[in-house]
Parts: sequence; C-alpha cells; structure tokens
Amino acid sequence: MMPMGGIGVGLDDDSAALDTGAAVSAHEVLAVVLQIRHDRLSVLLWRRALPPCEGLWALPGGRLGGTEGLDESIRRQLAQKVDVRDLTHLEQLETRGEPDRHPRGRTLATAYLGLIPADIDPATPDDTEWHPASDLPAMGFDHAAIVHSARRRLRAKLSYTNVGFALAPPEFTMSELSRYYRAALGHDVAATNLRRVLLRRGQIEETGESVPSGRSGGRPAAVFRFRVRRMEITDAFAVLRPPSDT
Amino acid sequence: MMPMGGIGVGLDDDSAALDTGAAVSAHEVLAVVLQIRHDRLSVLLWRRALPPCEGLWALPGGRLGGTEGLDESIRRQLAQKVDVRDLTHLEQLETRGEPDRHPRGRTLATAYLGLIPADIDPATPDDTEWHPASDLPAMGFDHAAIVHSARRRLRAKLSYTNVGFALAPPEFTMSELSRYYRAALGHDVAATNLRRVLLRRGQIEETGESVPSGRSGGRPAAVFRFRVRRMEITDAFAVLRPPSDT
DNA sequence: CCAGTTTATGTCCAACAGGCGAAAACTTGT
DNA sequence: ACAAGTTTTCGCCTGTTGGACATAAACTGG
Repeated sequence: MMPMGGIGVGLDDDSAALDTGAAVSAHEVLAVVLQIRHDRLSVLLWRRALPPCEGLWALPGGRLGGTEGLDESIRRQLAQKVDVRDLTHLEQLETRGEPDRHPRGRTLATAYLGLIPADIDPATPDDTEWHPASDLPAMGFDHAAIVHSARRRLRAKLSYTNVGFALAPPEFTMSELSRYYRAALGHDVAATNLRRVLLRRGQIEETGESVPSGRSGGRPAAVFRFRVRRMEITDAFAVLRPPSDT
Repeated sequence: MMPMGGIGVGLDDDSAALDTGAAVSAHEVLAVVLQIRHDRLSVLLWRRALPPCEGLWALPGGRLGGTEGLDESIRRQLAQKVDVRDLTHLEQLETRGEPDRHPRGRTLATAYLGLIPADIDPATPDDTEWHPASDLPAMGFDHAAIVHSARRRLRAKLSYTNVGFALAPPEFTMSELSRYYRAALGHDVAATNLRRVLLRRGQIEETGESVPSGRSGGRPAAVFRFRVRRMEITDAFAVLRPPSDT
C-alpha cells in the first residue's frame, strides 16, 4: 500500500521496478480440460509422484519455455497428458500470482480452459485420470480453485456463446445435446426449448439425417450439427442493444 | 508443435520444463484505466521519455515485485500515475506472453481493467494524459490491442452486470446515466428504458431527492444510486435458466 | 400565463423463453 | 396386423422482457 494512497513520484516504470526488488519469478501454464463423460462434467487430472504436493492431484501443465508464447506452451505441456488434436476449444482463463501459491518459490500461473467433445475417449498416461468436476479429489496448490473458475466460465459461456459445439460431437440429436447441457450446467434443460433457442440463434442446423432412438423403440431423432465450430457470441446481450434500424 | 500431435512421454512437469530451456522471464502488470470524460470513454496513458518505445504512449504499469501478488502490484504501480482511491473497480483482463512483445527481452504482461467514476478529475503527473479510447495516439508495445480488449470487456459487462456503478458518480439522474452508457457502449441508450431495466433488475434505486435540470428549465430529475457498489452479475442469463420453482 | 424544455409515466408491440399437451414415428410383443 | 409403450417433434399458451413512442407532469423564462 502506498502511504496515503496518493500519487507517487513520476519514476520511469523500469527503474521503479528495480528498487522494489523484482525477482526471477518462474511462470507456469496450466489447463483445466473439461469433457462430459457418462453424463458428468469431468476434469483431466494427474497424480503427482514427486514433491511438492506428492500424492495429490494436479492440473496438467508445466513451466513456460524461454522462447514460446503462452498459447504455444500450454499446447506443448498438454500434449504430455492428452492428444491435443482432440481439443475443440482452448481459451485463457486467469493468471494467479500470489507469492505463496507455490511451495517451491515464486511461481506465476496462467490457467487455460480446454474442452473435448463427449464422443471420444482420449488415451491418457497412467498417472492421469478423469475426475467429476463436482467431486474433486484432494488437489495440490491452488488448482481446485482454478477448476472452479473454469466451471463458472463454462456455465456462463454456454448461455451467450456457441461453446456447446466444443462439448458435443460433430453430430448429435437434441436429447443428447440436452444431456450435455444438463451435465455442464448442473440442472435440467428441456430438449424442446433448447432446440428452439439454438435454432433461432442460428447456432445449430439439421443435417437431414435421422437416427433410431434408444433400444426400446421410439420415434427416430433428427440429427443436428453446430453451424460454426469456433467460439462466437450469439446472444447480442439483452439490454442496451444498438437501436434497431428496421 | 509436437510431432504427430500425439501424447508425449509422461515426464514430470518440472523436469520437462527444464530441458525446454525455461528462462528468466520478466513479468509486468499493466492497467487500462477507463473513465467517461466529457461524454467520451477515455484511457489513462503516459508518454514514455526513455527507450524502448521512446515518445510513444503506454499503459501505466511496471515490473512485478519479488514478493507481491498481481493485484497488489498493479495497485502499487498505478499509484504512480493516479490516485488509486478513485478506482471504483479493478479486475484482471488478460495475460500476454508472446516472446517478442517487448523489445528488451522476454516479458509477460498481466493486464487489468480499472474504472473511475465520471464525476472526479484525478490529479495526474505531467507525463500522463487522458485519451479518447476510440481515437488512440501512437502506442508502444501491444498496448493498443490491450485497450481494445478492455473496451470489449466493459461493453459486455455493462449488459449483464452492474458495472455501471463504477462509471457513474454515487448519485445521478437517469439522463446523466444514459449519457455514460452511451459513451461506453458507443450508441444511444434511451433513458426511459434504461431506467425500467435497471430498476427491475434491482441495480438502482431512487434516493428520494430531485435536482433541477439543465439551465434552460425543465422538470426536475429524480436522483438515483446503485444499490450495490461492487460487481455483481444481475442478468441470470437468458436461456437455459434453471427451471423455475413457482 | 404561455411557450419551451426536460423528465416521468404508460401503452403498444415484437421477440423470447418456459411449460404443456397432442401428434408423429418408430419398436416390441401378442 | 394391431395394440401398447417409448421417444421425439410440433404447436399453443403464457408471462417476461425490451425497444419505440405518445402523452402527461414539472419546472424556467419571458
């Protein structure tokens, strides 16, 4: 805290930084990789074999390389735990820098949110497992808090963007899709309403195909797909829209 | 890029990082401080007197200290350019880490978004000035891009949160508030509808007072205030709400 | 006291979303 | 072939929301 909260002297930023004792700080990247598995939102975690936090579960990630960008780095690190080609979406989440967040000394962490569609079962190393996001195991560092941030972000974005495409397989029926939404949002979503809303927003379209429904009979379900498979904001937010020019 | 994009060997993250050549990377914090000034959304910038980027305009900020957290650091750095007590809101925006974003060598930057209410005119050092966000001067580094991120974030949040409190003075009339919204959003906002929406969402309330309107006469305007003066999400997003239990 | 200006209130309408029930389309069993 | 059961689809109704607009209210100045 600056004394009195007033304006300090107009030092140049570089010099000002030096006398505060800028230190060599490590920087790591982490990823919260989410996938709907068996109707549950799940996170990819690995069990630490070595200290610090030995035996606890942690997010995939690692130290930032000297010549790579953040996006580049998280993809490289992630490749050690899962096939990165399966990722349908990856975005930056937040950066944490509390001085004591890492027992090994000052380490900043930039966390990412990654999504994998529900239809695939990526191969993972032995130390790596999927855990339900609503029932996390004992986790090291501040990783549990980061997972919660990611869930919140995902829930919000499901409502005003087309992120659904990243959770669902390329083609799906409405009842499947509503199950994915239910798993991610934590509450029921009526397939009927979901269909109407996503169609009106132009997020999804019918492929023309249809597939027989579950084994006990029933009307065949129409097959849909997302029209665009990269993130877009599709809900021009409610209030305060620019005046319509019709 | 990993060859074939497959799964790498299961190295521990720390060791994996070392052989990639983890380097001493500097970390800086930056802030996009926005305020509505004379009906225009404006950014606080300072002119660099020394290289790199000498003579260009830059965001306030500086090197992260060795023992401080990110939030702590940005407040300290900001105190050199403006009275931090005037900030009504401060949130993390994004972190940039392209290896070439800083000519002096590898420097990560975590950017913040800060807001100052429209009614005050904070004292600033000689090298520091307010610039219209829609008409930026020549800026160094990637700072112009960061300002654009901040504007987008603010526009979005005005629609589904109560951030308005951070742009407006503690008390205001509806026509004043609609001018602030217009400046921040870039389009007209009808005071009538704004009032109805913000009242229904419980964001604002009448103080009971009223003030005479502009110098040329007119009905006195009712005075309002925001009920809560810290960020809250007030629009439980449209679609996909939990089923109502009425 | 009237004209002009600004704010407040109310109404209309279109869009939207949630709920529900009926119809459609299919499977299985008799 | 037909009935029963299941799942999806479609249409209707309702309550809410937000943008536009018109009218009423309140005040100033001449």
